[in-house]
Amino acid sequence: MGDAVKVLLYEDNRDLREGIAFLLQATPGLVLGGAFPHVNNIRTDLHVHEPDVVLLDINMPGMSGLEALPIIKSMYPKTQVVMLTVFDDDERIFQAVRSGASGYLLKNTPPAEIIQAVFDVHKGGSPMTSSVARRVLQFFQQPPKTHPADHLLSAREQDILKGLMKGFSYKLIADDLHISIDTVRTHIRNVYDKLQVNSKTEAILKAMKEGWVDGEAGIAPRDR
Amino acid sequence: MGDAVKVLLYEDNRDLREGIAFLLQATPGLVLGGAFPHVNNIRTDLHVHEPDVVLLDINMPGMSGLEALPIIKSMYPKTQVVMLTVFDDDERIFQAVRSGASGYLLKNTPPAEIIQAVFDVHKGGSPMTSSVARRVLQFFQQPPKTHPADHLLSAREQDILKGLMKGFSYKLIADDLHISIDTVRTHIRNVYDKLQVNSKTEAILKAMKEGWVDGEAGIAPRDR
DNA sequence: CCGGCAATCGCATAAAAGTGTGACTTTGTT
DNA sequence: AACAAAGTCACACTTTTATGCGATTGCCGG
Repeated sequence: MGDAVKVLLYEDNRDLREGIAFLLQATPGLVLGGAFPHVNNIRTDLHVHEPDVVLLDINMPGMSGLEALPIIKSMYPKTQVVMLTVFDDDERIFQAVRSGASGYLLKNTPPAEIIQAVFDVHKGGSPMTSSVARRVLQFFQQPPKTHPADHLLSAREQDILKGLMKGFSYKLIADDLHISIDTVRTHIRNVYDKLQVNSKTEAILKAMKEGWVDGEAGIAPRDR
Repeated sequence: MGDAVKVLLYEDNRDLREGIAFLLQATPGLVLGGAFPHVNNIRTDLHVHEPDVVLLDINMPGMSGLEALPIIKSMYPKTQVVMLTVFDDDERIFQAVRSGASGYLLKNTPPAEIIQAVFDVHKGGSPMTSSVARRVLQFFQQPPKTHPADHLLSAREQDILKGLMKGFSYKLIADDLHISIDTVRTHIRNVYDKLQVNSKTEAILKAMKEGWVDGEAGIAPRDR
């Protein structure tokens, strides 16, 4: 990783492609493996060039960049992909991010910054147009906590609810809190009443929806 | 919001503070309300200056920037806050983001970019140092690992599970899918088996954790 | 001092969920 | 043709949940 950064560019617009290609080519420290108008031969391209960084447009004839992305990341997980597109809607941004994109630039990004982005991404950064970054941040910003539940449920009732949300049975909750199972029943009865539900499941779903989640707020938890 | 952008700067390091303050001051379109070495009078400062943008260091004597942030956002939700710090650990980044920070720059950011960030954030962007952005992206990037659940559960089993996740009772699910309640039992039995759980709640929690979440689930009343 | 509320516990009963076992049909694969 | 997997349905039986109707004990504010 001390050598030149090998780059592939996918962009269907000819002018833009050639413009960026020229810049990449002319930049010391970068090697342009190829600049293609479509991503249909992505597997071959990857095998031939084994790029460090891929600049990937989303809207291209044939296979889209979003479809190609998972292929790239599954074949060469270490290859860094920067989306380079005109779309800044949540749907596409998140699909790209989830699929492993490391950068997301809008096409109005100045050429110099695109070049910079290639270096950035190659050394472990994630260059993003600031408007895109905003979308991403908003996604797990704790929404203006409108905790209607905050003073709706008493402290003890919240304890019980948390128990439910951990998948505990009445017995386990009773055990955990050192109270009788009948007490647990009573509390749950009251919780259901206040929450306007009538089953464990509904209570849990509502509790989560209502921002009650005692884990990371509003973020889709993932593991492995 | 047609005029100059009012900025407050909090930074305990004198040289840095004065350096940035000078730049902010000298930039057309920006008005520096004040540059403070600590955030202890944050409430007063806000009332006096009503800034559009706050540049906020994290490590300061007295109250930290992370403590001040929620105060700022609760008093003036529309005020944009850019963290300006040396810390790039996950913990601090996420605390800041959750609390409503709109930008996050490391202190090695070139002064010109800091200035640019102020404009960026004011017009709705989220300027971030690319290494910070990477941390954020990684957080909800689905690891290349193929979902084990993907082909673990059959199509029908997934239907049933989705039913559970919507808070449906067996009867409702049966109804919904036009099958008998015993069939639902059978499927659920198999789902529990494959998911290694033994209750509705656990199944739902696991399903959500495992990345299955089909988003908003309408909480439907029960049929009793 | 009283009334209300949170928290505790008990008993009883009906409804729902969980489990064991077995079976028939369709569809697709070997 | 034989087989496996998926989907369908049926009983029967145990556990958990959900709910109705009490009751007792503190504690707080008027």
